[in-house]
Amino acid sequence: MSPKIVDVDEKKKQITDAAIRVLARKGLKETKMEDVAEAAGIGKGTLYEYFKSKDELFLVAYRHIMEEFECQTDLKLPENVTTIDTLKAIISMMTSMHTSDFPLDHFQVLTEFWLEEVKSANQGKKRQFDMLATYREYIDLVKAVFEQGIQKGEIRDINPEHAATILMMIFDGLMLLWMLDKNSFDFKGTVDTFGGIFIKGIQKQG
Amino acid sequence: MSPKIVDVDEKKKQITDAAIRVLARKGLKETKMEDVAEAAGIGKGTLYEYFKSKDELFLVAYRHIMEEFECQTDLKLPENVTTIDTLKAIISMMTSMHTSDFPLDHFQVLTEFWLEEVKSANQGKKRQFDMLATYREYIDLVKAVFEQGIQKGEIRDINPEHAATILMMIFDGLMLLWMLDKNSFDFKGTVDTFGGIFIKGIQKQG
Amino acid sequence: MSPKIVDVDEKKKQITDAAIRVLARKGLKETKMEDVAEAAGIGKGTLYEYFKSKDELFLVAYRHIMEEFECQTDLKLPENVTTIDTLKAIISMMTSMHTSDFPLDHFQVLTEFWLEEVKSANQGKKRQFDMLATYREYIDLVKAVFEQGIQKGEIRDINPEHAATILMMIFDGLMLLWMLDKNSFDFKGTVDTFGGIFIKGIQKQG
Amino acid sequence: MSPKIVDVDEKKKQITDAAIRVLARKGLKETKMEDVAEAAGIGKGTLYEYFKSKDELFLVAYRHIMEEFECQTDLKLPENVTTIDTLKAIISMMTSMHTSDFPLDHFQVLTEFWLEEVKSANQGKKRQFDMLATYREYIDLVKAVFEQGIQKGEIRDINPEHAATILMMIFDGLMLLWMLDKNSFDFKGTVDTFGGIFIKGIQKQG
DNA sequence: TATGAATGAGAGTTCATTCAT
DNA sequence: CATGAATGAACTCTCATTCAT
Repeated sequence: MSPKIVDVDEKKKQITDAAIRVLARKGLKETKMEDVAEAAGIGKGTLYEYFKSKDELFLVAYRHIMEEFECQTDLKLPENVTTIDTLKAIISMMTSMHTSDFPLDHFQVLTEFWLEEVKSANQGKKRQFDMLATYREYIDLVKAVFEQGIQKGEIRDINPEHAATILMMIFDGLMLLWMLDKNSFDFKGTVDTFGGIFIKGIQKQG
Repeated sequence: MSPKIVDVDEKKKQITDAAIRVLARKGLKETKMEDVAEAAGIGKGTLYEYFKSKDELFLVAYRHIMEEFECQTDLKLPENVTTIDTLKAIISMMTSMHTSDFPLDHFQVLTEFWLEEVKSANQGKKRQFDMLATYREYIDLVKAVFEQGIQKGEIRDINPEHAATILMMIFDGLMLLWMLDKNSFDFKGTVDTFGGIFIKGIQKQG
Repeated sequence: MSPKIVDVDEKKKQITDAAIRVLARKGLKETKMEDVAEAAGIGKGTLYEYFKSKDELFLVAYRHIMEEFECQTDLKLPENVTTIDTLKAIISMMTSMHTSDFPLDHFQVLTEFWLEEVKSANQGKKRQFDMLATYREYIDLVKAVFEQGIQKGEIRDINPEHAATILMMIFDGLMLLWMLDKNSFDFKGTVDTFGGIFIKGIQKQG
Repeated sequence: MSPKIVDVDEKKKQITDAAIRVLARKGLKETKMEDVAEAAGIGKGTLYEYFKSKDELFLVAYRHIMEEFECQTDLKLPENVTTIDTLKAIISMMTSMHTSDFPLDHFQVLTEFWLEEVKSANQGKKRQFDMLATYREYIDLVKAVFEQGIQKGEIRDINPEHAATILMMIFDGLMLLWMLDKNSFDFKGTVDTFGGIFIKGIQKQG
């Protein structure tokens, strides 16, 4: 009656993981379904038992990385502390993320997806991934910190939206640079320097 | 030497320009040699008279964009002014670049090349483009400004290398975000806010 | 002999019925083994317990339809009536068949099998279905009617083989046209008109 | 300047002819693009220089056969003759068509296209070929002959639409049977017998 | 020199069939 | 027996590159 029992979700995860591995190594364009199949240790046709198409597989891979990423960055903002301390925590998280278990290769994959999205945006195509929504989420979170800090009079009256954007984007920028030059670029040091400057830059009276 | 050589260079430029136009519209992956030929108003086979391969053509296209970009950003740092003023000039240049004649589409192309480079770096391949060198050049330039400022006692004693890197990368980060969300993202406002915070963050006594 | 054998036949029938249902809906080319399995409410692999291959299953399906069809057309030619009356009975049977319980979809399936056969014939392949034999059977039956009629002097001295063939083929031709244009084609009317002309055409003295 | 000059239409025709040859031999389902390419003596990719897709190629092949067919059947109805003579001419054309230069293989191809159409009709899909229109055209032409004959009192008052349909469909039916049994089926004889019966069947007073 | 017709390796995808459970 | 997960050959179609003209 019951033949081989397969945990479909487990298998999907296996395939997705294999896909991410290949994507990290070969990039979006150069990753062939056959490569993924081989990496997953299965036949080419089997992929299509679990995913309708290359696009679907890659979309799931993207979501998978995002979830993983979001786990890492689960912003548990400390309560009952000063705004400055909260921002310090956020900035130090950047470093910890960079040195954490989150595979750095995955950033590269994420970046490629992102670029694909940028291209779609540019060509007026329907976007596959709602990266903007993800950004907004983070930015809104950080923005609230600034808003409270301003309200409480703990920091200068800067534009909270802009400040939050800057905080997010400096991380992206540095990640990209690091990808290009893993050997000699001092990620942690640069983040620390940034933190010092930024904190000082928003403090009330210096 | 002979007029022919001029012709060849002229033709190469025509083709490169066409390639960039198509690249900006279609992206790296979706740009076919045929598209480029059509855009250049020549035959498909003629491309191969001037460029050995797609890769070579795209490499030249990349270099072409970089030159164009470098013209725009030709950092004519003002002399005999305070470090702070110099930095203000650099930051305001970011906005001007964003609104300048440098076609914004080309940033996208540049970004794609960059990613290609990142991927190459990751795979241990020979890098096609020497982006890192370009970055270094800019960073060294800005770094010198910080070093002088520190030496003169005009700004705090921060790590000049890091500070320069931050300045470069915030621009990249914001450009990327802007590409993703051209409509609602306030590029200039964010840069201005950043400038305010950054300047204050490096000033001697706040 | 053993109850199992009955089970097997029963199951085969179930599968065959399911196959015909799918064939009627999707056509020969578009019917997948998986569709048949699903329609039969069994697993894909189970099909191969009962049929060696897709071809074998379809062959059995064809035979099944033919049997069903033959039941419908079981030419119980009336005895002790005039040849003309017999022919009228045959012609009216065409209409009744068209409006009878014999699922009209099955004609389509039959037609597809037929074409497959024509193709096989053309390629010198071994024919899968013995359609010609079936035709012969019917034609011989009808031919005998004409022969008797001629012998008895009730109808003109026409070629009985040809006349029988015409009678069979007009039905096929009209069925095909009807399939192409179910909405506006008047099957019964056309058959009736044909009957009138044909009967008059073979009568002794008009 | 001008490279190889190719008559696109001529080449298209060559490919279409090759396609029809293969279609006649292998059938709609079994004809692969590679087969067609081989038959045309060109590379697989070249097909796509002239036809966007398999469907398009096959559609053109169909139209090509139809044109060829229509040339053959160009009903030049004789003028100033009796209706009976006209009908005799039509019927004798059936035989001449069958023995004419019109490649009989092409009927098979046509029939397959037709069946595809029937299937499309059945599944409510958009029809690719407008076969019904072609039939209508012929039927209307023949119908007019009957109408005039009835008006002039030369033939019995039968339903002209039905009579025309019968005339067309008997040809189709016999062609199909002939395809199934090229060796022993007497096409011409059967048509002649039909002619005799039909003419007598519609005559005024027999 | 300029061309574009021709190409074929290789991409994504399908599906009849197998076989471990 | 029954199953459906796994498979890979084979399909349609793409496109960088070649080469006869």
